[in-house]
Amino acid sequence: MAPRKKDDILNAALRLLAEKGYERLTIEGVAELSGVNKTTIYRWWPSKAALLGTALVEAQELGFDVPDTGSLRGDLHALLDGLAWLLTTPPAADIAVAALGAAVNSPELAEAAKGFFADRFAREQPIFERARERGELADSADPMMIMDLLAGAVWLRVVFRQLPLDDGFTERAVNAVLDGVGRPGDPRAGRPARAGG
Amino acid sequence: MAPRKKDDILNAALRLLAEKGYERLTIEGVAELSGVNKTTIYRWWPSKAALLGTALVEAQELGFDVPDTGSLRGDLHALLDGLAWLLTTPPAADIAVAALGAAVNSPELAEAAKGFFADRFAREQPIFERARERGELADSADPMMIMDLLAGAVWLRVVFRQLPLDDGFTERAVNAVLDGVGRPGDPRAGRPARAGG
Amino acid sequence: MAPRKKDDILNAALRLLAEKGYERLTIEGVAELSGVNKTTIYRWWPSKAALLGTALVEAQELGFDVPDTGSLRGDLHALLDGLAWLLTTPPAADIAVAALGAAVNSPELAEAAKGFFADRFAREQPIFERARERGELADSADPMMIMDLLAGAVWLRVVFRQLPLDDGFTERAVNAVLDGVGRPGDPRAGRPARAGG
Amino acid sequence: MAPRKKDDILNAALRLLAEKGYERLTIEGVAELSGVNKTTIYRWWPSKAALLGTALVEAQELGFDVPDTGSLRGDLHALLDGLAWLLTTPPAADIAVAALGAAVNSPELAEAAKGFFADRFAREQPIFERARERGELADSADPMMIMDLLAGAVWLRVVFRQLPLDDGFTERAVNAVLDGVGRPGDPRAGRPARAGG
DNA sequence: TACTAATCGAGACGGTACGTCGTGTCTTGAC
DNA sequence: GTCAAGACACGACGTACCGTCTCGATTAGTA
Repeated sequence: MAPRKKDDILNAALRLLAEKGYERLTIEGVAELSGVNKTTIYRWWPSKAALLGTALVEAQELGFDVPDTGSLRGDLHALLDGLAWLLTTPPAADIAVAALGAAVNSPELAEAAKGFFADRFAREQPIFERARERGELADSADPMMIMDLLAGAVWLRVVFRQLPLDDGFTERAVNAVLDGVGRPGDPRAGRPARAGG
Repeated sequence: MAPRKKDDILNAALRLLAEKGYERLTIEGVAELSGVNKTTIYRWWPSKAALLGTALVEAQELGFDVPDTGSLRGDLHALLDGLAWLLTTPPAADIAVAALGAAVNSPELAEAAKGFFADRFAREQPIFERARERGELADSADPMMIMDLLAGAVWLRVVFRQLPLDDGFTERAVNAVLDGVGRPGDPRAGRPARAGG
Repeated sequence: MAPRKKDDILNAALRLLAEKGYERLTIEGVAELSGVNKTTIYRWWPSKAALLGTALVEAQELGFDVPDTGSLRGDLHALLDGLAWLLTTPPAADIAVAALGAAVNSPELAEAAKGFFADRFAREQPIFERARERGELADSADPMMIMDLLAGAVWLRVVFRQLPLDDGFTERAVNAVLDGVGRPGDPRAGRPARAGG
Repeated sequence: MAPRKKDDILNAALRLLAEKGYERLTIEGVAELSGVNKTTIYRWWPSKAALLGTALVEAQELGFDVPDTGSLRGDLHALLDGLAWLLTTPPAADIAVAALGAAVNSPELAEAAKGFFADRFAREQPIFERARERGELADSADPMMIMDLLAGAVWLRVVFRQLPLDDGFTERAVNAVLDGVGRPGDPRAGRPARAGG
């Protein structure tokens, strides 16, 4: 029901993904590194993408803790810091970025990515529920939109623009989404908090 | 200084990229489709990524018009609608998404992606300047953050979550970023508020 | 330990060698003709020369029977006729000549040629032993010199001079080496035989 | 009527032939080494073989002096020593052996080889005429057979057997051909007999 | 000295074959 | 039931030369 050296295989896959990137990751390489015959891998996974799919699902490197800081602002900030860490700090970043990038080209990995974000989002729900209870969030506000804005900004900045995330990036992003960037002179702009006011 | 059938080659590359995706795009395929010998392509581009780099730079499909609707909200909305179109409407979407996804795995394409976004951002500057002149934008607001939030959200929603962009998505995203999503019950006047209304 | 279609491959190699000559013989051609993939050939032979080396060693076309006519003169004559046949009668001649010619340019084939002649020479030893026992050959006579003179003459005449071997060529060559061509008026010159007399 | 750098081209061709052998000699290599454009060579010679043909004809390295020692034995010995030198002493040997070997695979070079030996043979005629006048050679003796035996033996020994030519080789070969190797114990007077002594 | 051939360099090209890597499949025999 | 070992067809890789072509630039020699 499962290959005897499953863990070796998956670890080898992740390590090679981090080292070489998705394109230059080969089944043969995984087989060699994990001390397994090539045919064994093909017996259990139909493709490179499927193998990686399993590897990513079982990797705890990509997990995260749901923060509970007492304020929506604090929770989002913590969440975004975690994501920023995941996308910028090796070796997890190498794995995460390569896998998410490869998802574009592979339906199987796309499915994994979809699941990854769906799972994250599901686990983030309590944050928004608590925020609503605290009156920090309008009932009509759309949590997924908030997360897409924030997480998307980090991805775009880090991967596509290839710019470093300066110290305050995550905080400013959270503030922008919570408070808005329009209306100059508005006393709510550009400050930390007033959460709930 | 340039291959005689440069346009044929680049068009073939883009077409095959759209049809097959980055991984299954081969130089030999491009050569055959463009009626050129394989060696001719290698004479001019050292790699698949380099070839695609050129093709993408010269592709007008990926260009965009800078809107000027009279309001920041309108401009951003138009901008985001354009990006949403680019990432969802074939065949441009196939090209754009595959290329941006591949950028993760290839330094050369990453450079192209960087240039793509840098160029877009440069051309978007007037929108923010006009907005500041109109008093729609605080001096302290960070235009790149705005764009990262908005464009990132579209990317994440479309590519990673693989969810359709419903009708009001771009508008709600713009509103969220301009007005903020916090402060429930806050009666904002003067615009068709949705996200935080 | 051996390719499944070894014989097909070697036969194809010899056939193409005969048809096209060494230079225009290609591994891809052998692969196609033998119904095998190119990589299979490369798995077993590192080069065209190595492949041919094997093919030639295993080819019985290049074998010969050691004659035993009862006289040294007769044996040498038979031997030389056999060699003349090998170098002039297609398709064996095409193979043999092409291979020996190519040996000059390839250490691997040179080794094969060396082995070919060494093997022949070893098998020719009984001829000379019998001749010595019969008193037809001086103890001091050098068998390899005899064979070099005779075989070399055929090679040079056929391949380098490209002249046909007229009917009596081999006989005259043997007579010349056994009896010498000097001393005009010597009753032993220019006649058939007196072997042992 | 002739390329401006003809000599450079031919010298480059011979040098590369000696260095790399016939197979690995390329027109492009000759062009580069001779400081000439590839097309210039193609303008004047239709093929590698044709180029080499010209180069060999114009090479004085391959010439020889007709000896006149006063005896057939001496002349043949000198002749054979010269040939042995040509086939064993670099760099002339590299050129001569490679060219003669390649002749097998190329009609054009075969023609050159034919001419080479025909020319040599024509120039050797006086040796045999003088020998006949001196009574050293039977009228019925065949000079070309003598030369084929001798030259062929050297070629075979050096190229095919890849054995070194020991000191007395040429002398013993000449003696064998002039005196014959048969008839043990036959008391031949008047010369330093070795082969059949 | 100018002109007018002949000759050349440069650059590009279609094409064949090279030798290699990785894919995904299959069979056999061991554990 | 799981696996290693090994062989394989196949597709593509990136490279080396082939032989050809066009187009200007040089050279000569000769008018």
